[in-house]
Amino acid sequence: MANEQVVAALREMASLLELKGESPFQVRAYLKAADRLIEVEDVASLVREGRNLTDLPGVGKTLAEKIIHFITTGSIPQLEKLRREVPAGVVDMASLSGLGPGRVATLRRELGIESVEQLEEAVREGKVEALKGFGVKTVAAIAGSIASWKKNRRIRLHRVAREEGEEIASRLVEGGAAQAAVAGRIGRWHETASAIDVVAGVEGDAVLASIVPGGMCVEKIEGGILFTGRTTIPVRVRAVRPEPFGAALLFATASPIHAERLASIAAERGMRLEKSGLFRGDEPVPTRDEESAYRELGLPFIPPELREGGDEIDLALAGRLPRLLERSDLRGVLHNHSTWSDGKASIREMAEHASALGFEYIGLADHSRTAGYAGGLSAERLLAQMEEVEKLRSEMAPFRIFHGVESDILKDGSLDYDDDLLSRLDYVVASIHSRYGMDREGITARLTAGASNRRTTILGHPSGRLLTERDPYDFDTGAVWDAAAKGGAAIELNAHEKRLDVDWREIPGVTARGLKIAISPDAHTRKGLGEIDLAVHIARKGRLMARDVINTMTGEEMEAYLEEKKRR
DNA sequence: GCCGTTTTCGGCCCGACTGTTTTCAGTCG
Ligand SMILES: [Zn+2]
Repeated sequence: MANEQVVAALREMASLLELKGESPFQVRAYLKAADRLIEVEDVASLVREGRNLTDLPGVGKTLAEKIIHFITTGSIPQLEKLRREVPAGVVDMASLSGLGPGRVATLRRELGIESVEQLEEAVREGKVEALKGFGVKTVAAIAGSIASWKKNRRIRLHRVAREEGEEIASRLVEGGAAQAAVAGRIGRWHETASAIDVVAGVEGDAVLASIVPGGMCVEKIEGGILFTGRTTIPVRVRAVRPEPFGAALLFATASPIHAERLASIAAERGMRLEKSGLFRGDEPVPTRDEESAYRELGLPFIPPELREGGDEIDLALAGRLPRLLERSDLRGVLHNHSTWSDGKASIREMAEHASALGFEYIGLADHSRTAGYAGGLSAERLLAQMEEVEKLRSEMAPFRIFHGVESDILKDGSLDYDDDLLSRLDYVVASIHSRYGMDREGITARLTAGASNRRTTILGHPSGRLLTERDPYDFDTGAVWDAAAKGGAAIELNAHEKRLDVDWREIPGVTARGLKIAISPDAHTRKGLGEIDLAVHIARKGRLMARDVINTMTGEEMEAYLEEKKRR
């Protein structure tokens, strides 16, 4: 039993209790316990050792019993009961922006609505607007949320889709395939996907049937099968002969334009590149992997991240492919949280873990004043934190701790502390955390002001998107990058799997202005500090090289860089 | 549901904003 499952169960109970209208304090107790468990190494082993879970702050007699029951039996009776009482459709409704527990309760009580579909119909029929407390604007906002929910429900986060793709690939290999791998958008490291593609190199296609979950209906497609996966998005599995597997995988991972271009290069060389691989006449050209497939086409290996159909093939032909950033280039991480705001680990724990991960430095940027819900720091607390960091610094040298803050960019574009206080910090991450329904002009002005503030070192998660949940703000990206360039701020590539923000499609526009990127985990836990691999792939999609990224600097260089920025 | 204690209940993280209000409830972050 993994910790994540226990945490997920407690959080699910919290949200179901909230939707049932239970006391907010009870709801918070579940969330607090879940938060506490995140930072415990392994709850299951604590239970096995007979340790008392109530020793953990936030876990009392009741929750300890539930946790033990869950770990030993895999379920919690009360959770099962709550799931029956609160239909999944109601949970979906509460996920719509503009709808919270209060309005969902009213909709259920007054109109008997228990799903987004029913809600959509009621909105259309004008029943919702007739309710007390639901005016024209509220209903319009709900309608908008329903539309974006319908769009998002067909999309999965990269990790979710990749996990299922890799599970399928390994089952194919267990079933006798010579090789199998994830292809498609996930294969070329898109941040989300609406389908999962897997290619297998295998004689015959008998193995395909073995990987379909029981009772699932399967559709036959060219060279393979299509079915609905565990994550409820379509899964396409293609079987190709083992010899040309590398070329088939390459073809399936490339964007249509990249694939087409490769196909015409193959044709020029008297070969044929298609879904099933590379052929000369009827004979497959042996390509063990993608690299050998490229070699047969007279090209160097083009990393999957670049296979978008831009000018990557021209660059490859000219021998001018960029030397892309690698995970090992990153020598430190800025923008992390601690228990001083909403982080789950202390400054010391975070710093020690960063050091253990091989980083030379950590940047601490807890939430600011206005983010009260997230334990945002008052000016006094920020100063007190400064002292604590100072003490830890001498202890941990030569490992470096940089003291910053993640300052909200307020509605008027100003930062959350006075200039004097900000000037005493090593650096500032400036970010927006509340939209206030501002329009393009308003949000652009706000971001521009935040980005160009002389104290801003990094513009945090600039688009505000939450993949599969919230669209980015509509803003004039060019104007914002220009503003950042003026003040010498870097742009963040936030590594949170739902953010991956700035969008990689925007990165060329950022680097073209001479701006740097900071790849930040935005970690709230020790484990989170290391969760930046996907962001590195995303950075590579934006063709970032080590020199474009500030946290490839050594600790010494970073110290000088931040000093220099402050003097500007 | 947890915690602490002034020992068994009462307090527990909040401030800004919006829309529908005519004095405030609900949402957001
Ligand atoms: Zn943030």
